[in-house]
Amino acid sequence: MASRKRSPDSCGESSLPAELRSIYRLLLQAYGRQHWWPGTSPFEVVVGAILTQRVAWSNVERAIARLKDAQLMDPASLAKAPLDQVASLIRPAVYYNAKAEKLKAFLNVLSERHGGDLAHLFRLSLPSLRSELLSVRGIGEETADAIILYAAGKPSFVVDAYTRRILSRLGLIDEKARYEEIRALFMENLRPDVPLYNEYHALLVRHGKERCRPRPACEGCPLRARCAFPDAP
DNA sequence: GTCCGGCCGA
DNA sequence: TCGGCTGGAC
Repeated sequence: MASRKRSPDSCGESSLPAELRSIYRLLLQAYGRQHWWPGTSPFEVVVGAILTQRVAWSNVERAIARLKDAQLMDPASLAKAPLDQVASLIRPAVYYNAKAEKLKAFLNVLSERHGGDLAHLFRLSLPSLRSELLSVRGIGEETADAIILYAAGKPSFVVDAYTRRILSRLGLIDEKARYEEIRALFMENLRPDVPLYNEYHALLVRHGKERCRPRPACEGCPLRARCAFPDAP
């Protein structure tokens, strides 16, 4: 398929920063605020970020509720709990054995390098925090950025499959663009603003779930006027 | 049957 | 780049 990527310097086109802000406004207008992250404590956000990998959030909610019921929603308690107990509690979150290992891997780093204190970890600078998180087996780029933004409250833009699909259909990136390229598109064209990054990612998820699906519902789409996709089926 | 707020190792 | 992980909602 031919690339839909627009020429960055084509005439009459608004600048990228203006384009990204405009998309944000349209999404916010269409869907309203999303109130992310739906977790209470920073630790719960970390747990949710790992559990939600490739899984519907409704499943994650069940898993989190089970951890809370078992009084394990804090680093010290969860670190002490046997692996198979954790796995069985988070079963609704799918890939439960793998994810129990991931939680343990994170807790090991937290314990060994930060005295088990999340606030100590989050005191690192954004780049240091990011590489620290990426050093944990089971935490990749998206999960790391979600933790940085929604748990640590630092401005790292979160990119996911929805973001990639929506931006490629809009013609702003190639559909095979790498994670870092997409993240840079936002971070080099928007001010490092935590509430903005928070809401923007949440809105993209909402839009991708509800409308810009694999088979998109373009009729009445709030972004249709600036999208390169509607001329296809 | 499809679709989920990915990541790792081969 | 591709298969494995592997439950629940619609």
